Order: sequence, then structure tokens, then C-alpha cells
Amino acid sequence: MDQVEIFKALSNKTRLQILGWLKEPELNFPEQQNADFENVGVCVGQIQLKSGLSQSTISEYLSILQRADLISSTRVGQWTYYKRNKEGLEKLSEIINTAL
Amino acid sequence: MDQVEIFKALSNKTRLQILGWLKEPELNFPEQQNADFENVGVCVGQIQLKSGLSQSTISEYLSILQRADLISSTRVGQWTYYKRNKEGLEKLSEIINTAL
DNA sequence: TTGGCATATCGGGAAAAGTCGATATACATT
DNA sequence: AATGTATATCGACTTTTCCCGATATGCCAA
Repeated sequence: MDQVEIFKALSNKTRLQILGWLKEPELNFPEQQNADFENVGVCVGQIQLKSGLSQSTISEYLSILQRADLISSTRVGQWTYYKRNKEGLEKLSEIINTAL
Repeated sequence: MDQVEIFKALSNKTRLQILGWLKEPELNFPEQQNADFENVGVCVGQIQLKSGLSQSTISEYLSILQRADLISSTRVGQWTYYKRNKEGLEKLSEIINTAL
């Protein structure tokens, strides 16, 4: 993954917020019932609702974050759940500490 | 400084390179004579030369990086020297570790 | 004070990103 | 099979970013 693409993914207020929300899902998405936050995460619809942007926009934002390895997804039935990707974020931390 | 602006500043290959070059100026700018890398840094012309982009572009890129607190500048005569801003980079590291 | 550098700023054209509504796909229920 | 729901993709339009050349500014030397 290109470093520039990671930073581009983070260059947007909503995408940064999403990442923040996914850091504490139980706090930010209390309405999601039967949630297995640890293993699957939060579904697109909940994130879209919270963001106030359109469904298509959020779907695209999530795939941008995923391409940057900052989140990962799991499909369960008709839902796609997204969660924080710890490894990707650690790698980002490392980039900043070693390359910049 | 807005977090988004910091990441925007980093969302460009050349700007990332500049930051990398300024991390080890003595290595990346050996041609700069009488250089006080520690205190003042590297002048715009050297950075421009190395980047291959136009003078105006590099001047603007440097001010973008400076606005994001990632570098700082010192004017000496007709030259402006830029250097890495350790504090800003540490703050960025902290943002990633606490907010995302 | 005039001319010459180094850097900054301005104006613009091309490319990319932001964002939407409409449509497609995929799955679940009846 | 038909309908309903969740998400993804497409096409379009607007805004922002990239990057340039031209010009302005600031400083120094003759």
C-alpha cells in the first residue's frame, strides 16, 4: 500500500470521524443490537446514519479506508460490517516514526 | 491546527519526500555548504533542485507543510531555510495513537 | 539606486476528490 | 417467483488539488 494513499484516506473529516467512531463502537453505536463489535464491527447503515451523508458516499468512504488498510470488512447476510484494523494503524504509526 | 489539514499536507508524494529528506539533511543535501542543518535547515533552492518541480510549486508545498506544523522556517538574508519540526510530528503520532 | 538572486504570490488549466441520486447486485422473506 | 432491504457501483456535477509560468517582493552588492 502506497503511503500517499493512506494519508489521502485520512484527509477527510468524515473519514477521520468514522475511524474515531470505530475505535469505540459500543460507545458510538449503542443502537446496534446483537452486536459483535470485536469480531465483525459496525454495519454500513449505522455509520451512514451517524454521518448524515448519503448511502453511496459512505459506502465509497468505507472502501477507501479499507483500501488503505485502516479498516476491514466482514459480510454477514445482507450486511457488511466494518471494524478498525489495528495492524494497519500500527503500520501507519511506524511510517510516521521512521520515515518522517 | 485542524487534523484534516495535517493529513492533507501529507497526501502528496513530493511533500512526503521533502519531509523524508529533511529528516537526514546532511545525507540528502551534501551540496549545501556551510550548512547549519540543526539550527536552520535546508534552503528552498536545494529542495527544489532535488524535487525536480518548479520553484513556485515547491515554495507552496513548503508553506503547506509549515501551516501543518510539520516543518519550520528561518529567513537568513535572501534565503529561507526549512527544517523538520519535531514537536509537530510528535503531535501527529499522538493523534494517531489516541484518536484513530 | 540599479541590477541580480532567492523566495513568495497570483492566475490559470488539467486532474482528482467530494458528493449526490439513480441503478445494480446480493441476500432474505414470503 | 416476487418483493423488500442492505450495500455497491455508476454517471454527473461541483469543489479542491496539482503544478505551471509570470510577476511581485525582499535582500544584497556594485
